[in-house]
Amino acid sequence: MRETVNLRRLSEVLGLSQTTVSRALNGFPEVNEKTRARVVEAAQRLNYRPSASAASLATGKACAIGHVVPLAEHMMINPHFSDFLAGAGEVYAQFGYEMLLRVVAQAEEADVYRDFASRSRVDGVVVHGPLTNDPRIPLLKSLGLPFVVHGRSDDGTGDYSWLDVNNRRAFCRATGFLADLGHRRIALINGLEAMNFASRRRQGYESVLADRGLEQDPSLIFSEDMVEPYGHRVARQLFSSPRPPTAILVSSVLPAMGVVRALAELGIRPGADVSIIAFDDCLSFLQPASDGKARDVPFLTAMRSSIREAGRRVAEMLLEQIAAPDGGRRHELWEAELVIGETTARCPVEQTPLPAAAKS
Amino acid sequence: MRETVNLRRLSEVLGLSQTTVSRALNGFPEVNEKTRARVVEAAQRLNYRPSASAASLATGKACAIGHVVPLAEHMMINPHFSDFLAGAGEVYAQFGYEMLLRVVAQAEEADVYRDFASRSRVDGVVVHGPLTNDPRIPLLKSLGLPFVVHGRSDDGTGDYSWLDVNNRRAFCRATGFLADLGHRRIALINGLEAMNFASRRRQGYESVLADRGLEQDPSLIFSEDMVEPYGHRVARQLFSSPRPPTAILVSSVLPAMGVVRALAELGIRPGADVSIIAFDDCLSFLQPASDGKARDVPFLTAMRSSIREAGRRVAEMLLEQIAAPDGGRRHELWEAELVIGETTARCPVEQTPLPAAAKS
DNA sequence: TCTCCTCCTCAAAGCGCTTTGGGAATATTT
DNA sequence: AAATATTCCCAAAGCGCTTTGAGGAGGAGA
Repeated sequence: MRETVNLRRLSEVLGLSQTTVSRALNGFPEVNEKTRARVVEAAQRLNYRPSASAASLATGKACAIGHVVPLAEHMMINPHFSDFLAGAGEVYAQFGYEMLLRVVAQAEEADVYRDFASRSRVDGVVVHGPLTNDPRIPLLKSLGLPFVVHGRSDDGTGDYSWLDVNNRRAFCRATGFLADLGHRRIALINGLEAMNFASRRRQGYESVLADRGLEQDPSLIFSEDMVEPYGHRVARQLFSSPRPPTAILVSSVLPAMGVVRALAELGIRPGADVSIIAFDDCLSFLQPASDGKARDVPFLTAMRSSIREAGRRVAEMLLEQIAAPDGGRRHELWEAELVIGETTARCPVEQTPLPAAAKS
Repeated sequence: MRETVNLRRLSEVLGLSQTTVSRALNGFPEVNEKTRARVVEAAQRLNYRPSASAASLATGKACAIGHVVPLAEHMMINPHFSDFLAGAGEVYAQFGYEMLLRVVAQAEEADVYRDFASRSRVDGVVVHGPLTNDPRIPLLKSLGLPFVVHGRSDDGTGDYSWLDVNNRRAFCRATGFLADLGHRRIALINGLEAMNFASRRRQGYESVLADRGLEQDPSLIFSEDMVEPYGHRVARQLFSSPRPPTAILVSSVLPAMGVVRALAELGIRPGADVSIIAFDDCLSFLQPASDGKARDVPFLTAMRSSIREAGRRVAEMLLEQIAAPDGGRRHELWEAELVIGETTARCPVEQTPLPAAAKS
């Protein structure tokens, strides 16, 4: 319980003014290197560290970034979050920034931003899970609070910084890949389509179906929060219907696990009887330990893009923007890898004249 | 981009002194109710909110709680975290506290606490994943930083506040339940046993085996980070061995999902061919949507205790302790529910004279 | 009318830091 | 040796809030 030593005390001990001590510690050129060394040594010895609130009061910088964790419907907390935060957090730690989290119901999110801005709690925020035409963007602009969007709220031409995965392209490629394998009935287990990324994914899927003249069956499309039981329920429903799909696109590995579980219950073999491709955010708790051994073939065929890496990069972009407010907007569009695993194969019933195929 | 209005400006507008305005807003009794109403109205209208750093500089309270997110081996971020944080975050939001997250390698955790303390960044911290004889506890005591431990670092007699689940009892009950069903070879897929909770779980498991005179086979016990691929790998290993277990205890639903996936691959039916009980922290992304419909029988038989609820309660305990530093230590030991699902059944090979059974 | 109480309000002193605008040494040039 | 440039350091003024220690109005009692 040693008492905390402040700048005044430290400068008294050293026989220097507070100015000089402050400058010495903050690397200003006006101070003799010898003096600086002496100051640094004493600071270390006495365990002096500037008070966070005093420093930010004086500088006007909070040295903190705000993240609002929106509780989705049913108060669910999105599991993809923790990995994004882990990535962003690494960057903040590296640059001496603090990460500040608010867990609130979606409706209160605007209040939080107003609070952040007027109390100057943070120097910037990250916008998660943007909707199409998300109201948070004009709000943050009007508050003058720097921000970077993880995802996009429109076609990307709006005046704000963002980092996004090319979701449309990823789902185009995956759908095309399944079609190439002979699949004609492909289901889409999507996220909530109010989310911009989910509607992009659907566009990609539908555009390929249209291009190839494949039947578009609305009963094969689902849109909900991406959790495990969702995939389970939908898969059971699909495979108890008269015309089940031969392939499934899933918006996240979590519902994909539910799908796999349902198939196991029904005695349907993934890969052999039905093909599955999921979007894989590289959630850390699903990563096989990579202890030097060569990686074997992954279980799930997946479109893959690390959400944690995205967190890192978004944080960097935000810090850059805070450092250079007039540096213009930043945009990054990442392509997802298509990684072939064991859950995709040629359509086994390709030759069977299905009712849909009979038409052509 | 309206400019931020501060106390001086507000008091000028009102024609009052800063003191009166501050007192009016902070609910002091010395100010006329009429005046207070006028002040509150103006504050609202001008969108005045006290600067966070100025307030905490003046009061000495940071109004923030620190959480250190330790990156486990392989930089994995523990997925049980987000739910705990969601719970804690709700309480902080309610009491006007900020949640402050630091993502660092395990080795740097002590530095973070020192930083928190000497820069008075936070008023208290939550200690996650305590080891047996965890060095963080004496450190935090010596720093004079209030804290609550989620879990225990010893038998609970140490001088610190904690909230824990009765892990020993839970695993006793689960093991006993399996034994009652006739299982004789029960595997334990545990978490890292440096973690206090994991060693407690093992104790519970082993004590029941001993009490019932069941064989204790070290090759049935595993201890690693609780991720999905871990369960998958171990299950494959177990069921390719000459004497596989007939039941498995799993420390978390994540490896349990891996186990289920492996069994599906091997054509072994959970519940019918092998029984599984997992510890279920009620992770939100695995919860079936409870939209009014009656819940059906859960898939996994599980020891259940909501980690999110624990987050809420730990946060409350910490805030209480900060408010009344001399209020003594708080301890809570929660019992987990044992919820019967579809993955447990009578041991199918109970009567078969296994080599082990032959001895008796 | 004068005094004494309440009740309400205020000026000013910090909280611990950064930063401005010099000023006293010391070194360099004329 | 005087004048100028350089180097190093300092006093003091905020940053925006809370809080202490008084003081001014207004009403009650004498």
